[in-house]
Amino acid sequence: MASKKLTIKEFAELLGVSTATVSRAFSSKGRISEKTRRHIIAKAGELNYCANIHARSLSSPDSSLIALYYPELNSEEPDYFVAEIMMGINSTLAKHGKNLQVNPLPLAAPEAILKLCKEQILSGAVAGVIIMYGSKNSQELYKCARDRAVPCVVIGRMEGVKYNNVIYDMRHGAFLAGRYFKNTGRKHPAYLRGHLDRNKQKGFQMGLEMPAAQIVKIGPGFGFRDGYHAMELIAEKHSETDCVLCATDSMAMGFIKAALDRKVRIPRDIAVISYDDTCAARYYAPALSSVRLKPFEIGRSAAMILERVMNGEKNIQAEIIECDLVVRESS
Amino acid sequence: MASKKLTIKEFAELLGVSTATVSRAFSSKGRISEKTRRHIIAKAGELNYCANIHARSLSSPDSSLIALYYPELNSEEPDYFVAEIMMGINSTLAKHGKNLQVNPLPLAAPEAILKLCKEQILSGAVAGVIIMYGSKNSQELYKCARDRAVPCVVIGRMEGVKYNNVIYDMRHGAFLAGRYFKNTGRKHPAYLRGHLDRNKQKGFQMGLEMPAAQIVKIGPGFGFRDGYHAMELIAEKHSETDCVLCATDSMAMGFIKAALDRKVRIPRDIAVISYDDTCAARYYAPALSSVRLKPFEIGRSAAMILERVMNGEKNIQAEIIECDLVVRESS
DNA sequence: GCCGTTTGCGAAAACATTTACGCATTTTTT
DNA sequence: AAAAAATGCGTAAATGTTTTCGCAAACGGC
Repeated sequence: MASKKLTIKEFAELLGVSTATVSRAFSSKGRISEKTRRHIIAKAGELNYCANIHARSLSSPDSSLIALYYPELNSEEPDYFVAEIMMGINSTLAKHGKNLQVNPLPLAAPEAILKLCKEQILSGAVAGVIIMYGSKNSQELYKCARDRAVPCVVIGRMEGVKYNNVIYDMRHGAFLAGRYFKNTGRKHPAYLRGHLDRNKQKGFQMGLEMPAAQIVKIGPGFGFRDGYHAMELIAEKHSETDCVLCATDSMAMGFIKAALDRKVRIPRDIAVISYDDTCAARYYAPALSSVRLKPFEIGRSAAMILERVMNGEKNIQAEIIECDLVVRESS
Repeated sequence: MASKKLTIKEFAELLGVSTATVSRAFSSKGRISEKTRRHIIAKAGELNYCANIHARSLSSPDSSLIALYYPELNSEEPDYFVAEIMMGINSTLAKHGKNLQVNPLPLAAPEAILKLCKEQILSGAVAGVIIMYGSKNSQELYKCARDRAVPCVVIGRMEGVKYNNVIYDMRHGAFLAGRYFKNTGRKHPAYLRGHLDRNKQKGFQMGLEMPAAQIVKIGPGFGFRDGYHAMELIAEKHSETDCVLCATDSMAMGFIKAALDRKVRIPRDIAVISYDDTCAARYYAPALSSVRLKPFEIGRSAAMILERVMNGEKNIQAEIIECDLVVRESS
């Protein structure tokens, strides 16, 4: 029984009231008797009336759509870190009746894609945005939102962003990893870097107390496959390597898999520490030692800050997610 | 320089043309000289003019927002299967300039949540929907979309849905797993079921050629943790078990992890086969034998079918994703 | 040059809501 | 019991586009 879509006018006429009354019945502002409200709501359920959202948001532009822009590091393998952040975001947004739109942003996104993203913001399609820092692109989007006063929170360190953001100290995490390797007597470190690696690398080096030149660096790349290949590279060209820091859990899994395939023992021959500590990390075999970034938390914090921004709060202090090192079986 | 938002009227006045002309410049229909079009586009870039999307979609309701509703099996651990499906969907939608909104649907979703989802569809907030079958709820949403003639495609087998869907033969996959276990001489099977298990269970049993009663069944639950606990249960109460079929890769990882923690050897003592074959499966150690469902493909197919439905095609034949068994190290 | 067609563009009518305003009616206050 | 305030609801304006219609002007074929 495909009932045709009713307009408010038709629906109001059917009930013998005015459109204003119908509108009031749903908006819960304006003066209306409890009795008529109930009657209208009931009839609406019965006749399947539902206000046209486009008209509604035209006349009172309070949308509930939140956009997430995240760097797409790899278009073939899913990014577990992002997946968990999304869950954190969504679980919070859902409580406030808001919806999440997800927008991958390739690292080297064509101009056209970036333009579409900007239009989303400029056209008022989204009521708020969450931007995961990933490249210049994300920075442009941030400016775009800022200029149009669209509520916006940033995940990760972005130049010039001081408020309404959640950050984590990648560098410190890397430092902890480096120090751990040093304290456990490792001498030949390798670093499977992602692409935004300055801070991590620096921290790693500081922890190791070793000149940068002595660290084997391999990259870029973030996925399982990249990790797998990296191991092959190391086996061929840097066989003295005895510990590695990986930019993501996925890389570490790929790396370890390749190592095991070659009968390299983990952690005896090579100790591995990764970043992210996604759920998969602790169920991997061997369980991954990982710099714990708490992605779910990050997502939740971001969503909560956004909520506050949308409620008019200004200059909300950065939420700092501290990241410690969880030592498991891989190191 | 937070430029204020221009309306089409203000913008048109600034340029000394009518609103109709401005509109035509962007819509690329209607008669307009190439010269003025270019001029207007240029000025728009300069002044940062962008049409208000709400007004636009009110007068010509062709939105580009697609909603995905998927069962949320676990609100703490991410679902890799869904994550990969999303990637498949998004990679296709992006090519058509469409955006994806993601809506987790808890298995036992409160009425309120379901109502919000329905409103999305009824109010015209989304131009199309993709529904992953998961529970009665998903079925209700399907009806809702159908009644309002909102383009809709279903992933998975849903009662009464014959067209515009993509399906995979879970049962056959389970059959293959069962047969494999039988052929490799396993005698004491266990089945870590998800929640929609009838078909899988039947197939498994057929493959094993064994009465249902002889199969140890544990469930429900889908995540790492569930898999881990299941192993503990088996160790305590069903120690004769020598092969298990898991409803998801995550479960299998949790299961294997628990097994290794107890010095149970995989696959020698217990052979494990899982479902999904997400990226993680082949990088796990031991690499997971898995019923290959090709989640990325599923997502892509669904998006492509939706695209066709939105272009007016009717009764598109179901896309069948065949699912074979990939044998790796865990069995 | 003249008539018929095409082209470019402006005026104004949709599109479906929300909400400010105003007018009865009811309730409260004094 | 009269005045004041509050309540319930309808009328109409406003929201910012797209698009139909119509009117000039330009163009083409003789």
